[in-house]
Amino acid sequence: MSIPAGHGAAETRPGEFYGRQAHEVAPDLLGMVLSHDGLSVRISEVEAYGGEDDPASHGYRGPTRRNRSMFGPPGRLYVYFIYGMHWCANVVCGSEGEASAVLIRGGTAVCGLDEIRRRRPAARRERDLCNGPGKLCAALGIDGSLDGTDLGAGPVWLYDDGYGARPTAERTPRIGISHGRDRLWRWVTTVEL
DNA sequence: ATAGAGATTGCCT
DNA sequence: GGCAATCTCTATA
Repeated sequence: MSIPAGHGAAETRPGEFYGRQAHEVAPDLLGMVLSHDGLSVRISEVEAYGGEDDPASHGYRGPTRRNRSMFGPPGRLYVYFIYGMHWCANVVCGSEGEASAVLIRGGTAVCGLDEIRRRRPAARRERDLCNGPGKLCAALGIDGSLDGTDLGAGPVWLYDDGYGARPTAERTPRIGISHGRDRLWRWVTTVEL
């Protein structure tokens, strides 16, 4: 596996997830690139989730078979199955043993557009290809088999290509949750990259 | 054992 | 805007 060509000096920095909580890391992920299978998406929407102090988090009640990678080493993927249908991808943060992760909620395709369209037949508009956590995973072909894999070692890569740095972001409550709405832990890119 | 909610999506009216 | 699809986990018995 290798990082797709055409994105400048691709660089992975797994070290920056160690010891940093999800709500600190989350805005930094905006503008970064997530790649798998030769397909790439520039991240435009993220949400942070904590552990025992965050009632909206999968980690709130401790580790289970499903969420165990959320408690594992940072810099890896936490991929979970939701509503019996969809996969969602997170970047594990914090320290091993505690739950902390950033849900990748949306992005724009920057590489492999034709293949991404084939994988997202329901998307009628370009913007509907990856504007949701389940859609983004379907577009990139991310599923449970990739849960726990290292984002600095592939086959799924997270890196800063230098083209999407420091996008302006809007900060809002998280989507689709009924607890913990007081925290403004969702960040959305407000400028087209 | 069973019921209900959930970090969603797409198709229906 | 309503709702079905149908996996994982929690609460209750």
